[in-house]
Amino acid sequence: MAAELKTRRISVILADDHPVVRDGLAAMVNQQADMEVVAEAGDGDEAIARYEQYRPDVLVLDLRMPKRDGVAVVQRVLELNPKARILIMTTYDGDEDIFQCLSQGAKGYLLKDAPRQEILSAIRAVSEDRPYTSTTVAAKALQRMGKPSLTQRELDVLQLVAEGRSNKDIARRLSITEGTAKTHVKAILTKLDAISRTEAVAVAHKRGLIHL
Amino acid sequence: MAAELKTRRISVILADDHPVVRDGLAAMVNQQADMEVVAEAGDGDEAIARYEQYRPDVLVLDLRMPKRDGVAVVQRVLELNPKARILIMTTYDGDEDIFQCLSQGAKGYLLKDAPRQEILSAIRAVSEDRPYTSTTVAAKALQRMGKPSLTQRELDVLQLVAEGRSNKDIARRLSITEGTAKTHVKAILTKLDAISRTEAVAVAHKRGLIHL
DNA sequence: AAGCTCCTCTCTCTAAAGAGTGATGCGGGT
DNA sequence: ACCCGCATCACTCTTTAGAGAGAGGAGCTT
Repeated sequence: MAAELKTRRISVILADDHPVVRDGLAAMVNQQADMEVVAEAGDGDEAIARYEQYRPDVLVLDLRMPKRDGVAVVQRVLELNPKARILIMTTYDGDEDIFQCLSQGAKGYLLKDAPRQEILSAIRAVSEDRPYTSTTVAAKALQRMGKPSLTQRELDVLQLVAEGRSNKDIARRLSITEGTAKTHVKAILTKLDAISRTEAVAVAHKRGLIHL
Repeated sequence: MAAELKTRRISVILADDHPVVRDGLAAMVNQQADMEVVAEAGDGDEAIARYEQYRPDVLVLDLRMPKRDGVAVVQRVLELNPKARILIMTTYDGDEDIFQCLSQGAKGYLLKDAPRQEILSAIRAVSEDRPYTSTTVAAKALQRMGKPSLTQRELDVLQLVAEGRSNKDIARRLSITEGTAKTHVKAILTKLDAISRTEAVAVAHKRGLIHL
């Protein structure tokens, strides 16, 4: 313990668009002897810039942020440094979000309603390059396994379906025929195991495939 | 300024299901000379219990919480003390949520991405029984004005529509005929100014009429 | 080159949704 | 007593959605 205090502290960057959340995390982290916050970011672009600037041990990242989506930030940061240690911390528990982040190389994923202790131990785990995922989140990630994933085109169509567009309207917007739009919608219904388009939207939202 | 320091501090209760957010708010509030956090709550029931126990000057309340919805908490607390000063602090900016809370008597409403200063001045305003609403939120509240509100039955139907149920299915679940279900759906479409049920769900979600 | 996925388009046919209109009965309020 | 909003049901008619079954071509992998 005393020996550990002499080692360099874990450097942390916090990226979250809510000042309140950053304050809360910063207070928690800086209270610990073995870690410190070296920078904060309020949006995706800033998160990447600060990461480049400080190269911290751990990047704590919210998923839904202005300017650049959390998943995109994960991708970009790992591109800059494949050994980056990223801990996702968000309120979104859709299996798609979780799957995307973890499969792209994030080291940890936990929810904002996690107790303080769990958050701190997650940061420590990730700082040592050990993956950390709470049991409930891990269960969701496993749920996602085996489920068919949608193609990009299907996601495009799904987005429009979620906005309440008709097949004809979707066809017009994507410059395809109504028949093709129907084909995509049909594929979506099959993959999401939904009977109607409205149910498909509900399922997709629950899974985090779309964000209304 | 020096005189103000001698007056009693503003007592605050924080109700939010995220420990991190509570920590952040608590740190911010306790750093101020003129206010202090006297209790915290992690769900709706607890918020009511703590309010009764401490009767604070201000209750800072998150809307989406376990056990009891924020709107229900507002209602109950104002029932216990019609002069209660409640500040809503949430991520949800649907006009229905805003309208519900403010029309029921909440003194303020702001979003979690608000800067620190705005949050603190909102607490001060509310503590003096002055209403505080950020301009963007106020604009939303005005949007809601004039728009027709749905009846309880229509909300029941809307909920099922949002889950992807068919008219026939909805009729079965509510023990009414399919024709009646159609009538309700039609009324919903008219009131929400939507062409299809899927669009109605999108609009309803945006407005905060339903929470998927 | 063969195999693969994905996007595209074209049929038919049935079921469901939505527009339009009207009507009954219940309950609350003036 | 009267009015009015609400929930309930009924009827017709048009449009849209969705099931089913192919099929061609672009692009990528092995």
